[in-house]
Amino acid sequence: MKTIKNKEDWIKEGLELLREKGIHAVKVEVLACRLGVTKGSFYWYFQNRDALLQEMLGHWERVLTDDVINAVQNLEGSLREKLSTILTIVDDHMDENIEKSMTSWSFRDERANIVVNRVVRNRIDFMKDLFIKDGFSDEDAELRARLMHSFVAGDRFYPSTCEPKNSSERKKMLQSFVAVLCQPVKK
Amino acid sequence: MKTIKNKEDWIKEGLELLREKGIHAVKVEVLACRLGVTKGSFYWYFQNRDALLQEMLGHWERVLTDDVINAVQNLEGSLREKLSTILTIVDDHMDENIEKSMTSWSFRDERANIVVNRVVRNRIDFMKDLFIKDGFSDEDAELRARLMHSFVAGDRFYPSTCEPKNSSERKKMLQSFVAVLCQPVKK
DNA sequence: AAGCAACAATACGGCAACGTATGGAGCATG
DNA sequence: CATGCTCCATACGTTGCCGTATTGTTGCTT
Repeated sequence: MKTIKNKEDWIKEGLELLREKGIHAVKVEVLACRLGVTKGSFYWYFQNRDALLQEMLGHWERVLTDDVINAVQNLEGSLREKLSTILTIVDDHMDENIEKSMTSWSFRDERANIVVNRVVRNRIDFMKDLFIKDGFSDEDAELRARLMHSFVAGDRFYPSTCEPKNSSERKKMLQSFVAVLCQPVKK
Repeated sequence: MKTIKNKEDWIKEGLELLREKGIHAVKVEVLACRLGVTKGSFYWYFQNRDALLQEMLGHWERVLTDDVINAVQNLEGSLREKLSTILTIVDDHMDENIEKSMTSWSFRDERANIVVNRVVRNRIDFMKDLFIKDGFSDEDAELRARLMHSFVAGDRFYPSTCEPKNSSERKKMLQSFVAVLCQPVKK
């Protein structure tokens, strides 16, 4: 176990704390304690707390977002199957807490807002492409991709709506959801 | 302009501050300042800050939620028309910031979480009924109501996805959205 | 007029968090 | 060995906020 910390250690621990308790809990003395050092170290790496927050944003956008994209990279099958896979992966493996914390942070902080929106826009565009490749118009693809996103993001924000959890019931629900989304509108 | 404050003045100002800047900004000295008194008054009405927060939750659930329900009470027309009306009303008149702040608060506070989930569940049930009355199965109605809700809630949480704003373009998009939602799934 | 009750001001103690200043400890390098 | 660089500890000043204690003001009641 190394004792010397580098900048990234602080950033990662900052993100971990953000995930657990939200942005207001990211305090330099708390971080120092969790890393087993004192804040003398912190102020060697960062000019102030705000500098850390900024780097956390960068790190999240660069590194953690890639995980999601990689996990969903090689999709096979029909549109329905692809969307279904995405939903399952996101529903199972994605850490919902960091998303909550980031979103919450972005409500009250302009820089966080910009980053989060960029990430969200990327995700939507990713799904939008799937719809377009399947023959939907740009306008229609945009709408459905946004629907898809707001569902994945929103349904988990309100736990009461989140039943059934982790069961085959839930999988079935997600299937139905995809079915509704993939259905072209009859004139 | 009356100078003497009552309990409700504090609660309302607390909610206003919550709306503007989030729960962490709701501080008794700040409130006192905005009300033009000192905190000597605050501690006459409330045992501590936490007591105020609790009452704010109650007030919100009781009063402000009613506004939404009342605004949507007397719906006329087909299912599509009803949903469309709801979307328009919510999209235009509802204060998005208080919703953001409440949701954000509920992420990290158990009591807020309970209240917010109750409110959300009510809204979903309201829409679910509309679907059921239109012939959808319980399961299907649940799904579509949740979709509807997560869209109204979620789409606004991410401003980048929120274009176009306030234009007839947006109304058109909402229309298409309702169309997708009301479409039964083909076997 | 006296007295009580409702509301508010002032002053204080305490704590948590930021940021600074300064002085090491350990290691590398000439 | 001496010097310097990197990383950390300690101590301190400051600010913002909570909550308490005490006293003051206003107005109603008897």
